Amino acid sequence: MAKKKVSAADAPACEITCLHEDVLKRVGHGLTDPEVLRWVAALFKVMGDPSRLKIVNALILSEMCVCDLAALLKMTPSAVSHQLQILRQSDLVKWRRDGKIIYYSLDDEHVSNIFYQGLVHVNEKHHP
Amino acid sequence: MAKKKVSAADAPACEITCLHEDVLKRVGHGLTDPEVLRWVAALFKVMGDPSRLKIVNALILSEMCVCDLAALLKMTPSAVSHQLQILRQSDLVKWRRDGKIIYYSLDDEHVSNIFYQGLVHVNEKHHP
DNA sequence: TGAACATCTGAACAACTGTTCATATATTAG
DNA sequence: CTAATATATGAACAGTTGTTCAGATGTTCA
Repeated sequence: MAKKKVSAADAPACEITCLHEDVLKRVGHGLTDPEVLRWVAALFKVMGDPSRLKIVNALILSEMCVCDLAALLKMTPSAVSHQLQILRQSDLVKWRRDGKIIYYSLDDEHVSNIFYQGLVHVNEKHHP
Repeated sequence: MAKKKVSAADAPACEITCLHEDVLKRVGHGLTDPEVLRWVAALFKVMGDPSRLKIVNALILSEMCVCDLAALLKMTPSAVSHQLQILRQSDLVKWRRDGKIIYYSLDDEHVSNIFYQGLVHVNEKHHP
């Protein structure tokens, strides 16, 4: 996202004349609450980065420490740690400490559900 | 995403000594194909922008033209058109022309499935 | 045809993103 | 305590993103 000038709330629609008023009235009431929608977008955004999705993919299969993930995914431990922080802040992963090692795992099964839904979509789109 | 130096393929894992070899072996074979995973990440990325998700949310309820979407979502028609182009390129929406007006709608029910999965996750996370 | 409208497109810009590097913190072993 | 290891964190940088603006297509109708 980028700018956010004053125009957003008033000007943009003022020249539009091809509206379907009936549709707008009906749909307007069915829209998801804007704040909830921002949360959903944030969730997809987090899962929309290849590195993070690789981490999610790995954690679906087993809990793992940062070093395991780094070795498995060919990333630096620092990069993994940064992405895990984002996954942590979004409540997508949880962790437990065992001595020096911190084990990460998925926070709930919704995450893997969403992952598999995306997988099904892609498989059906990109297969004959 | 950003840089992509030479280090990614060789160096990062060379100093790591805390590996759980058994886990890596087992999980390594269960990982989703990297190319498929990139497609899935791209799908989530497209749905991870608030403006685009608002458009998806609206199109779940009814097909609409650019002007309808612009008025409903308080965006300029140009901004809507740019985002629709991205949704089109990702095969998330389809369109039909009727005279001057182009009507957009969701390309298949996977998109709404994914949307609702995200919604369920957020509702259960952010509710008491 | 030419005016009017709906939509698309390209350039430009600020805001944001993911990685790297260097360094800090935390935990254990000796 | 100190050394060693595992992870976290902050700054910096290049690449990317979404919007706006101006203008280009395409379509209809008089």
